[in-house]
Amino acid sequence: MEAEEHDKRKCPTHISTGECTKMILPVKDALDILSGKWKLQIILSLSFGKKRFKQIQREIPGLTPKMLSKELKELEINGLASRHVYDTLPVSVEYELTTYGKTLNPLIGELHKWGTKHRKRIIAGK
Amino acid sequence: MEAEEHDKRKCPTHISTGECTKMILPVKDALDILSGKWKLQIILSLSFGKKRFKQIQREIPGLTPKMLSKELKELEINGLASRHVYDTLPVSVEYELTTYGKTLNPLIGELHKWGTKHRKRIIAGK
DNA sequence: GGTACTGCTTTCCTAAAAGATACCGCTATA
DNA sequence: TATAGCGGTATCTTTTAGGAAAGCAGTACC
Repeated sequence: MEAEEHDKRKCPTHISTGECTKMILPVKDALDILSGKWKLQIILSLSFGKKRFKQIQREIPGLTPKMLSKELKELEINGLASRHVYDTLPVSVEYELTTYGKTLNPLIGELHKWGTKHRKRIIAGK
Repeated sequence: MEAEEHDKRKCPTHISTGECTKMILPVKDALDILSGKWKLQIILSLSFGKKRFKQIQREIPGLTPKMLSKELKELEINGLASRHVYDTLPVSVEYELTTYGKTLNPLIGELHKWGTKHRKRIIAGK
């Protein structure tokens, strides 16, 4: 009963190799920033609101502090997340998505949706 | 002037670590299948219609036959793409997305959209 | 005084991803 | 006969990602 979603992208027969490559380039750019095992998981976690270091680590099973710290730095460099230090003692640090980082919301929304269906499929025995 | 997109996911303050982890798991599952430098690019290419091996390779800059062949096998194993051999001489082979593979369309649509905006931002000088 | 929590960094190491290059059988084309 | 295209495979090397374990300064808890 699912209606085939109407796709605004061009039809295969009308698209040349060169044009197709042009479509692929932005995807490559996105992947460059989002690749790796952890980045999207971290972004998802932050999409629920600001979080502290250990809190993120606790939420993502298997994530080591080294990886988390590395990934957070990269997210900061790319303008997707920001880091705030509060001078409590000992210091507390919070991370949150920037406005730009939040523009990833529809993307991770889809990722989560697809992942959920996929998970069901796997569990159902593939 | 952009309206903040209404997000159906739960609000940060109502969500516990355990619940957040639950949200992350399906994302992890999806990433397991879609990870790597090439897979999503290949899927995008195939989302425009069936393609032959060399054609895909030509469309994706930097993609070596070894990588392409490896990734296509994985896509096949995971039920996202299918391979069809025609007994022309020499044989011609076509790849296409399965029905299941096509369910990734909204996801790569978002990826492409975001990538396009991101690319502009980069080119604009960040 | 011992343990634990926070927010990391450092070092060391392995496994996996990816790239370079060459090659194969087959055919069509020049 | 040589060259180019097709659909890959095989081998080798480099690069990167990622994990394990320890440590550290500071506080707070018992």
